[in-house]
Amino acid sequence: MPAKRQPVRPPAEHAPLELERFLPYQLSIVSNTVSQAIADDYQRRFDLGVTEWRVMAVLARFDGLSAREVAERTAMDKVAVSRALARLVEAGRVDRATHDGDKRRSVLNLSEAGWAIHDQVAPMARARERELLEKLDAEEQSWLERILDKLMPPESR
Amino acid sequence: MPAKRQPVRPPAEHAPLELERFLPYQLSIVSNTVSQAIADDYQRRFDLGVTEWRVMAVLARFDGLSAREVAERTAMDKVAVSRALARLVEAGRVDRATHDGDKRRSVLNLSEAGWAIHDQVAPMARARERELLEKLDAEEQSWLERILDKLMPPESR
DNA sequence: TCGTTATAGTTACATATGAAACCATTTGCA
DNA sequence: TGCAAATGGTTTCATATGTAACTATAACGA
Repeated sequence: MPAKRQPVRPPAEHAPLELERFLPYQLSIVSNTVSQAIADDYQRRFDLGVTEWRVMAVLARFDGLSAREVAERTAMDKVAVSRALARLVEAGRVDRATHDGDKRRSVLNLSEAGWAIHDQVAPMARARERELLEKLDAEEQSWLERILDKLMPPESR
Repeated sequence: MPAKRQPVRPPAEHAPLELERFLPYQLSIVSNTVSQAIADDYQRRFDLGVTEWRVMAVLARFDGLSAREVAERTAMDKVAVSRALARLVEAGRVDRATHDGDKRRSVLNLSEAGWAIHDQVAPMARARERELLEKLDAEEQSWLERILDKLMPPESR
């Protein structure tokens, strides 16, 4: 019989996680804080949810997307998009037509009213982003840009 | 393969937001992707939610906290903490006593069973963090650390 | 010491979210 | 063709989450 070793592993020294230095946790805090700050700006004022705003933002850039394409570009799932669109169309902020030659697809565009909202919200969002970036110096800003670019899952780029 | 759609609006007119280069959006995507990946590891296996895991993580570091103190250290609100604790106590993963001299406060600790779970989950979480960091070189890693530290709201540090 | 105010924690309600089932249409291919 | 499989989108249902109201206890001040 081979030399008996002692139950070598002293019960894994509980090594607790230090949340405040744990990257995923930090990301989550920073992200939620920032998103909430922005949302507070328009949520109440325009009765517009975060998901709805995201949908509007992509429709501002791309004409005639289908719901699936919106989902891709917002990294939201199709159910969330479907619901956001239902509200946006209902509120007259998005026009929805049916695709010629494929009756399953919708063809989406911001309406006049949608553009009017967009043109108010977009600058507010940008202003908040600027506030966030002001906490960093120029060098840190450019590193952050580079780093996030690397960390973004490819399908969201 | 359909041709990629190009932006069609003259930015001068409506200045649409480019989500994929919008910092708060990027943060949200990266954060959700990472958190989800970690949660997938333990969620099903231990029937443990993200909020519950966070509570366990702080109780692993600090003995006898009150619910309010847990809330502070997890950046969760007290309702979320209350609910997480209800499940954890019910599952026998956390022991809850009443504070001597202040009957409003609870005194919380991980139970044996709680520690057993903690000791399995913590290494998994760390491994995922490592995977994330591996996408960055050493220099980027240290910048990220520095940057997040600056962006964290002070009360979460 | 009493009454007001503050604090710890839970409960209730309304809304948000995700997974899976579902319907309609289109595609692939025997 | 005709029919199974795939796709776009919506609905359903079960949970999760946030806000406000509520209970119990403690602290404060006249």
